[in-house]
Amino acid sequence: MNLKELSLKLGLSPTTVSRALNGYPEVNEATRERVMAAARRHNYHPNTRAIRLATGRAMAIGHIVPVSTKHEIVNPIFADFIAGAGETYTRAGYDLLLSVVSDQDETRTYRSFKSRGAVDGVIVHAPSADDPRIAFLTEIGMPFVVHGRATGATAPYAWLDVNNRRAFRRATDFLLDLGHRRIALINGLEYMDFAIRRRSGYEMALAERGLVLDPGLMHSDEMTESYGYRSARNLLALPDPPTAFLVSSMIPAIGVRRAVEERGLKLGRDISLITHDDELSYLRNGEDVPIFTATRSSVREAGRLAAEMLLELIATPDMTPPTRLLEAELMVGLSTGPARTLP
Amino acid sequence: MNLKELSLKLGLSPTTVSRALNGYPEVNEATRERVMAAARRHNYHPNTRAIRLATGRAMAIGHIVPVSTKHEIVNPIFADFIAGAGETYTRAGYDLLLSVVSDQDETRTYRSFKSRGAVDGVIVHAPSADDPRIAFLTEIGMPFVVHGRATGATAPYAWLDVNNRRAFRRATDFLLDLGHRRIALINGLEYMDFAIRRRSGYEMALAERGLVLDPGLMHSDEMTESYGYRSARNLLALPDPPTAFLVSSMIPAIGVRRAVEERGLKLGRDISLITHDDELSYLRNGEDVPIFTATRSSVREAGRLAAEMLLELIATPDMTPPTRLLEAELMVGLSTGPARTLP
DNA sequence: AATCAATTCCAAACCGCTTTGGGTTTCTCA
DNA sequence: TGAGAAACCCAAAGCGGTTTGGAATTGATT
Repeated sequence: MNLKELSLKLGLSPTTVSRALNGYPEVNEATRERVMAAARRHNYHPNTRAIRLATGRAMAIGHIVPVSTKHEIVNPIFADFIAGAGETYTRAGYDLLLSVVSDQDETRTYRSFKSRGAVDGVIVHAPSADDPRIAFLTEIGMPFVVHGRATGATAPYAWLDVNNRRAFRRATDFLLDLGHRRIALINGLEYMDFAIRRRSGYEMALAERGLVLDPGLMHSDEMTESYGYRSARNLLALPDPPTAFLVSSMIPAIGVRRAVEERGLKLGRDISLITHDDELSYLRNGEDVPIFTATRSSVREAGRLAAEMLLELIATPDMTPPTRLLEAELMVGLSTGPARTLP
Repeated sequence: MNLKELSLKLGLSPTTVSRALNGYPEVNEATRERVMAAARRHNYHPNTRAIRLATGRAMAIGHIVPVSTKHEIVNPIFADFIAGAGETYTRAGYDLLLSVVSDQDETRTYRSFKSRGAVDGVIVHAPSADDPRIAFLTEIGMPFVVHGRATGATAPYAWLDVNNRRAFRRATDFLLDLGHRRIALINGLEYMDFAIRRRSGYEMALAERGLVLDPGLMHSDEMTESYGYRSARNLLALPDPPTAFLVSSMIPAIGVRRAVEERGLKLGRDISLITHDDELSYLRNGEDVPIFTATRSSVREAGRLAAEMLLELIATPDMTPPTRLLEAELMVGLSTGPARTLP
């Protein structure tokens, strides 16, 4: 059932039927009703391909999942972020186009999105400092919203981020208040912008109390469980081990816990741990009382909001790029306590 | 730059240019070269929307991420499965359309995919027993491959699955051989087909040794960390607690470990645990020696293979539906040992 | 040299919708 | 009653490709 057939059945022109269905004013309300009813009855849905060609809009948003050829990691954060964004798209009648490409092909994919007219905009994931994608997308005129920020960008651009620096500064302060002085930082890859900001928050808090940084306590890598475990095991084996850990995600935090318990120590009593918690749906931080003390910010909600910002930007191309900074809550759980010197 | 402009520049008709680029034989090789070179030089990419309308093919595959309104869980397996499938699509020039819909809207989404002509085929995730989607998709003539199987389907359909029954039977046998008699099963939701098969494997192994099932040892729920923790904590508090756990995924297994250690027990010594391991990229089961003894099967590889099957099915519509059964390896790790009676 | 086949290219139709630019009716008001 | 405005509807021209059905040219064959 297509437009022509439907209009034939109704004894109207395709023009009128199209207008009736799309809510244009130049059609009689009675006629509109009749058309609507017929469309429903015959289960008519306009062909997406034709709409897209005719309007020049793709009615789709692109997300690129970069798969690093080095470590082959699929960021577990994506699933929830995309679920959030997807809810927004579905509501607005947009499709979500997911492209899995090796990281060095990313700009090629953006270019192809553009020249093929496959999407109306994109979300940029996991920005690094001075991320080249921002200038590139601006240049080719592709609307975008960055999930995170990219220190070093000159021109304004649209972004949505968590206040990572403040969150980690507060978390560090909290540990310092508990008497901890040797605090390890188990961070993400430090070319990532979020990791840079978190480290900066950590450093600021220490500096404020006149403490010197110990580079030996600062680790940085892809945020897997194994990484958390390995880091913590090595750190706990030091002659002067840390009494607290500040961790960038629940997943390495679980690895840290494994190392701590393997050593016969107990979190919250012998060792303190604060992690960032993205509220991943399958990895809730406990049910009533949080397992880990955590800086908390829902990545799913971030996805919803970023998608809304992008759709708005597409609808109003020459608006000033919207930005939004979310604050993370500091939730006290069972993994922190006063500093104790280890036996 | 579009086809008409390019053909004008070349002094050829759009027909010839199109044919040259698409490898049709009725064009001079010299001309083809010339066209190819010009296309590259002017960075010409045919407009996807126009191709889709003209050919009637969507050049896209749909994946539906059902978000249960009850528990709001995003299956963490998706991320890796989709990454695998996405690799195949990218290589074949297909797009991946992701739709996030609440579970009761799923068939509506399939219908809309069909009538809008948005995709050429779909992957069906997480089938339940007698999954209605299979009959439905067959009826509307939408090519599909099921990731998993649906006991109870009558007509043949395309699927790719892990031999869950055999895997869990072997795992149970392994525990029995170690002397365990009270083995808890921490399963996924039991309307899911994979969970039914795993349970069946577990039951078969017990029955074979003449052991009676204890329903009190069998839990079933959405596979989150909290669920694993809660189940294990309750089970370990029983007067006659299990000495071993058989778990459906790494994520609840981590919860089980938390409960075990909280009780001051040690995995592999006091309590044995075998989990299924999907080889999630961010949650590797240890680096050299597996943390958990596990039945292992890469879900990412499954994604790659399922996508290949689907593309094949789309290219050859009246082939008999392909099927593929993957065997899981049983990897011995540090979480299993001979049965010990607890103090 | 005439004939037939193969090669090479093109004009025009088509995919299914939106949108422009009128053309009729009907209504309003002097 | 006639003019102008408003309301309602339509034919036709896109959107940017692919594909059909020739036409013109070249080559091979007798």
